[in-house]
Amino acid sequence: MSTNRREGNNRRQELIDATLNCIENEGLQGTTVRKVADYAGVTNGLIRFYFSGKDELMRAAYAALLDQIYSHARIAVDDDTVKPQVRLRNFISATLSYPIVAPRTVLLWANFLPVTYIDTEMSIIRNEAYVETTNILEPLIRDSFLDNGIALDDKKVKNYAIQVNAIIDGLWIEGSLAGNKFQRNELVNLGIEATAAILSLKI
Amino acid sequence: MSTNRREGNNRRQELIDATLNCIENEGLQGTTVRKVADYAGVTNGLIRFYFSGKDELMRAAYAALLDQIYSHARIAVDDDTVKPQVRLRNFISATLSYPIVAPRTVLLWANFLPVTYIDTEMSIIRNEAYVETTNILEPLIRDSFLDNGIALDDKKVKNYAIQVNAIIDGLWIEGSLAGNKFQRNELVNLGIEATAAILSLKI
DNA sequence: CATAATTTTATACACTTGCATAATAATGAT
DNA sequence: ATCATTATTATGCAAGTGTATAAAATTATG
Repeated sequence: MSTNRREGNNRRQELIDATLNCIENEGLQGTTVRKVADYAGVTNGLIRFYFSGKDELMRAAYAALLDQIYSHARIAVDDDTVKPQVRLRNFISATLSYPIVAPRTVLLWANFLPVTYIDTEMSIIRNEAYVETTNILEPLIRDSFLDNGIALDDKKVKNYAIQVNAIIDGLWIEGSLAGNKFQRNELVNLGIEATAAILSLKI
Repeated sequence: MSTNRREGNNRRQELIDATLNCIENEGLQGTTVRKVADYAGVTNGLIRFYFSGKDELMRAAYAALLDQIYSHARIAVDDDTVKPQVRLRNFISATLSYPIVAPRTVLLWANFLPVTYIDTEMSIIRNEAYVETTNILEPLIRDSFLDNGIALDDKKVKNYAIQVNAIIDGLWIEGSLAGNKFQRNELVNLGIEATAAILSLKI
């Protein structure tokens, strides 16, 4: 029988992608090593050549998902040559745009979330990758107020961060799962408006 | 061997509860008919006496979960002898309190969410039970403004509802998964404050 | 081009899964 | 008490599961 080898060795990444595609389409229950192999266009035995077993494959897939999500969110914040208000707006804009806003992303997140409460290794992966969103938001919020000559106490900053984080998460889920409900920049605008209202601050 | 029959016939409900408990603790993957039977303290064969199969059991469990969630949310809104602002506050308060705010509730919700995008029957159950939260929020928001002598156009009402819905969902998830991060009424207060800010309305 | 190393397939195995069915126990009716 | 009905267990089966392993195909190396 003809094999399926491709130039370069990206099999490992292909198998990870196939895993995420399989989970997206078939759910955790429908994700077997054989189906993942089908998605990748190889036979199931190959998985054990690149991974010690299904568990390691799933962990690698979860880590890859988190990396995809957070890399987009981080880029928006990392440019600290601009005012904190702008960075805050960029963060909201990035988090409420494709590819973070997408059915696939939310579905994968929802599939993995319960696993991180059952499998210790998965929870470690999450905790390591998790850029505590509040840890991003708190300095941005504090500095945005400082830029307006207002010094907030820590408790106030924390509470604002929780609220802003909540509105972003809520809009993320709503926008991701609601088919074509939202126009191009509608979701971003709703997020920025709500954040400005919560902070009583022009951003 | 001794059997396990109990007075009254609540086996069906017991099996549904056992299913939710099993999903909560073991995840969808770990939820087999045998494990559910263990959780219920019966043998696996009994499940097929009350349900046509595992699929029907899972659907019944999902319907039960949605019913539990929405019954609490609805009660808070149904008292239309009070001002819309109060009903809105009651709705937020109920949605951001136990038992809706609880790790179990969010974990169960997350487990089922992807299934509703794979299994048509599950999506029907969700759509039937789903009290479109926006359909609750929109009239409450419209009437709250009317009570202040302000008539909002439909688009504005819709956008407000989306934002309020988002902050509630976001706080729900954050509060449910964040261990002991929040004091007794802290989450409710954060939700009401944020909503008031978004609407620029005292509620 | 021959041979070693790497990558991929093919196959088999032990175990789990959902489901079926017969046997058993408990309850209700007369 | 006897018998029919309902509820529960016990057991088995076919299909699917993750994993192991050997064979085959491909690539790299001299």
